[in-house]
Amino acid sequence: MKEETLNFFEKVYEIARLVPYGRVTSYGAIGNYLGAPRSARMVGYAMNGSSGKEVPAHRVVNRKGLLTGKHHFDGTNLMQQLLESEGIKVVNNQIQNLEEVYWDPSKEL
DNA sequence: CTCTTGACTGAGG
DNA sequence: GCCTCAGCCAAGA
Repeated sequence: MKEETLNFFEKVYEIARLVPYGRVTSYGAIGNYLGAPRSARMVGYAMNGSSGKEVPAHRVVNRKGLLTGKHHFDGTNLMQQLLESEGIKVVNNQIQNLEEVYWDPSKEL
């Protein structure tokens, strides 16, 4: 088993999969847990490959709880529907009760 | 190697 | 509260 499976991208996917049901996290939080607090953009960039994978990318939003990556989903409001399906309130592409559903890997793990 | 692009973030006006 | 600027890091051309 090579380290190829533990690339920055793979790590991002791993954390994303660890996000509990009905919870969300931010790119910065994942990056911070990976030791790259300034690589939040890389986290999002890595999620580009999450398409087709079992990675709940819809649970990953920016620090403001805004669904910035919704444009990368198939539908227009697919990401929002997925979050609402988990009990997360989303209005205007933004999570309302963000503080309640926010999940920080650095603290929970 | 250099330049561009990006699903980000924080600070300043 | 909204807009703009700069810093950040990795991958692709």
